[in-house]
Amino acid sequence: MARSALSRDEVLDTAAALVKEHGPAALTMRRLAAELGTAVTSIYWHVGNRESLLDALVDRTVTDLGTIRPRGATPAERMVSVARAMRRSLRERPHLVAMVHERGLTERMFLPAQRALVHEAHAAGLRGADAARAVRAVQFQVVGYVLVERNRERSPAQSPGEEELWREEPSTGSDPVLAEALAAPVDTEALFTESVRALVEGLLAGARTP
Amino acid sequence: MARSALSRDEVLDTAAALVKEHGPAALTMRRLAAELGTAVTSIYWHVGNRESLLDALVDRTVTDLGTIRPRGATPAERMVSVARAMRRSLRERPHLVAMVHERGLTERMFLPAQRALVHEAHAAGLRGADAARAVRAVQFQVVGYVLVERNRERSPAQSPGEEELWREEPSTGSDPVLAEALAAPVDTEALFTESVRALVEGLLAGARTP
DNA sequence: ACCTGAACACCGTTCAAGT
DNA sequence: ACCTGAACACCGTTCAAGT
Repeated sequence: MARSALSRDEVLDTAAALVKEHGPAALTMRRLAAELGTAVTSIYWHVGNRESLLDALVDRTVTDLGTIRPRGATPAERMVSVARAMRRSLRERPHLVAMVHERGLTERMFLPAQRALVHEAHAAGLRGADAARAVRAVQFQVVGYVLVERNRERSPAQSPGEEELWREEPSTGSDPVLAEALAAPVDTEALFTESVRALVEGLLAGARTP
Repeated sequence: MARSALSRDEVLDTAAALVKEHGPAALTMRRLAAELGTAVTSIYWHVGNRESLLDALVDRTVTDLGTIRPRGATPAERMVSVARAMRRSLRERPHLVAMVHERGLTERMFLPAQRALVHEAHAAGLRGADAARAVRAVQFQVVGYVLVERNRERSPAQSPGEEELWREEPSTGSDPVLAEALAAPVDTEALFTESVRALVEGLLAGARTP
């Protein structure tokens, strides 16, 4: 009757799968036990309690996001590629990343990317405090962007939506093109790339004209 | 024995106070009932269930943040002042704003600020799609920033911290000033103002040299 | 119209007892 | 060393019954 030996890794794997598929709320100790075919209390022996189980999942995610391969011919291109890779990785694991955010470990998760950015900032000729400011500006930009995007995507269908709100906005009566533009949905992918490119160029411009 | 008539507003007030003081996790139906001096089930008559109670609290917060007074002599200054006011309002009600975020209503909450930004963009001479891009860029910047800041602040004391990590980072061996700058804590207040100012100037520059 | 207690189906966690 | 069921103290919610 007894199933084969339970291991900490098996617990973590099953828990991660549960979170990836159904979100963190679906990860109850009882459901996890059912999925594993063990008693609820066995889980406690392997991972302590629910809180440290979540900690372990978050740790895994943080290490998973540690692989960064900058691409491109110039330092600027490579910095943009790092930013885009960071954004992509984050968006692939929404639930797990949300848990990383909740635990305030976003910074830690970005350390490898930060290192890559330092390397490219140096290659572009930035030094000292200027290089530090550039690295942090890009990091804040990316993290902030992803958080905003997640936010927007989780937003339920709203009534009235942005569209209706801006269609009959009196303050834009003299500028129908503006009203139209604000009523249209945001292309966040394009806006992200544009913003990062502009930011990086702005930051690197300092290196050429000190 | 029976207390004076319970009202929906009283329920919301007490719930809001509970969230402001002890965070959303402290808002259980039983604790709220105890605070109000009623039976748990009475609350259900007034607000439906816990979910719609939270919805109502979030609605309140969204309207509370609707007051925006731009200050400054130039459109650029006034746009920066709007951004700073948005940030301040958000940071004054961390728990309630977090609930707004969770419900994906951040955009809605920013509509009044968006209107103010549209006004100033117009005053600065921006029109049509350029104005829309400027408004959205500022909005994304502010929201993203506040989210990142909250994230950083909730982060528990980490070991090793950023400081230790960058002190002995080999990649910065040739640039001790950079290592020093990255090891130092970020002055997010200053970085915010600098970033917004630079962004706004960059966006308005387009109006003068089309 | 408003309030109530009892009951239901869930939680996470502890613990003494098994092997 | 590992697993178990029973029990505890919590949840949110429903509902029939009161006034």
